[in-house]
Amino acid sequence: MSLKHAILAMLDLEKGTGYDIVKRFNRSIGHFWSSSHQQVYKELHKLHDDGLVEYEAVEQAGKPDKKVYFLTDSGLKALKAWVRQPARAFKIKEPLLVKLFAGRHGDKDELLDELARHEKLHQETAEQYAELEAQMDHLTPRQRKKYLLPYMTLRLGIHFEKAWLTWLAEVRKVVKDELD
Amino acid sequence: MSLKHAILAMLDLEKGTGYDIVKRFNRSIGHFWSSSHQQVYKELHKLHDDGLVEYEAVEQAGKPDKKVYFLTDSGLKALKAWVRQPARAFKIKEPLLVKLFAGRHGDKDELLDELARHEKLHQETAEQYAELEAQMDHLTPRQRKKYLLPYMTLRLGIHFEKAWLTWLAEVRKVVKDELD
DNA sequence: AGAATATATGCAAAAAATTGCATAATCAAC
DNA sequence: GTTGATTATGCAATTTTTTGCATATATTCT
Repeated sequence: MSLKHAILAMLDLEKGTGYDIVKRFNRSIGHFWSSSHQQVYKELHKLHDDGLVEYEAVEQAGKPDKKVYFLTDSGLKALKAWVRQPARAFKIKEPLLVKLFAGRHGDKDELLDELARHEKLHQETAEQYAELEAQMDHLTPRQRKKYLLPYMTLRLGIHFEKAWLTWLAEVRKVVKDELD
Repeated sequence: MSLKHAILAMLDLEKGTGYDIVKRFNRSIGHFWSSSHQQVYKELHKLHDDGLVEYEAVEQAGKPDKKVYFLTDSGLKALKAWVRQPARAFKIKEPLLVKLFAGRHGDKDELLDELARHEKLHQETAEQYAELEAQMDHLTPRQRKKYLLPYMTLRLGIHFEKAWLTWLAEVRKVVKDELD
């Protein structure tokens, strides 16, 4: 039940449209949470019904009109209350690892291809994170303070991508050398 | 739509009851996939209806009767077919990071407590993984071959836990020194 | 003695997520 | 000039997950 809080946290940092939120989830520092636009829009409606967010309709020439959402007082209050509760354990759902469990039934070369594919993806993500980290240098002291903790989530992403790449190299070697 | 395949992969390595599967998901090398017993039992019924698994009812004195599930031919076939398809991208859902996003609204000491709590959890997990890794030494060559790829999933778990612990120390320091 | 934990399975309701479909206008590429 | 990507929002159906409840026995802890 945390998409709700993820959205509140995003809007707390920066107001924005549903579209914006999805972008932040998918690219950039939203590497720790993902969601589809359908879900986000649905949740925004619900948050609005509950009075936790409000929006300003902005007409745009050329593009569809948009709703710029922001937190209400009770939204901020709800976010604060949630922050005070202990976070529940995370859950990993990683299909690649499930596949590796059953990997002996696959073709060795196909497995290597798949590993290469993931290696490329994680390399790209790592580069993206490095760029984002570099951008932190251009912030004003005030902004840097605001984004200090969000920046730390980016740091976890960086550590994770490193772990992925180390591991993928390890697996590649093992599959090459020890699997028949 | 991968709980199905996670279960098939588990049963492919070792037949077992629903209870067993949940245990393997929660503790041990099942660190890459988690599920509740309710889900697993439900999915097992479905897999049975679809003819992908079969079971042998085992009466037990003292304990409830159990159903030892195993893969059917078509279950193995389905697993093999799935292994050949590219794995979809994983999704992280990590409430602690969402919380960190909104962390500036919380109390500094409460945040440090929360971090300490997670540090302890990850330390425990890391120790658990180390033990499991040590157990690999006692396998016969044949078993080692069978468990080679599952072992590699354990390796990712080990890399991840290291990343977590490094990061948690980093965050702790930042929160202590730079947050007011 | 009573409480908690482990074994073992399951139903039912509610919430959340996925998948498919739908619209609508720009802009860039081919 | 049409195809595809980007911006922007949403409904509906289905699938998946979570949460709460339920049962039953053995063992271990306090």
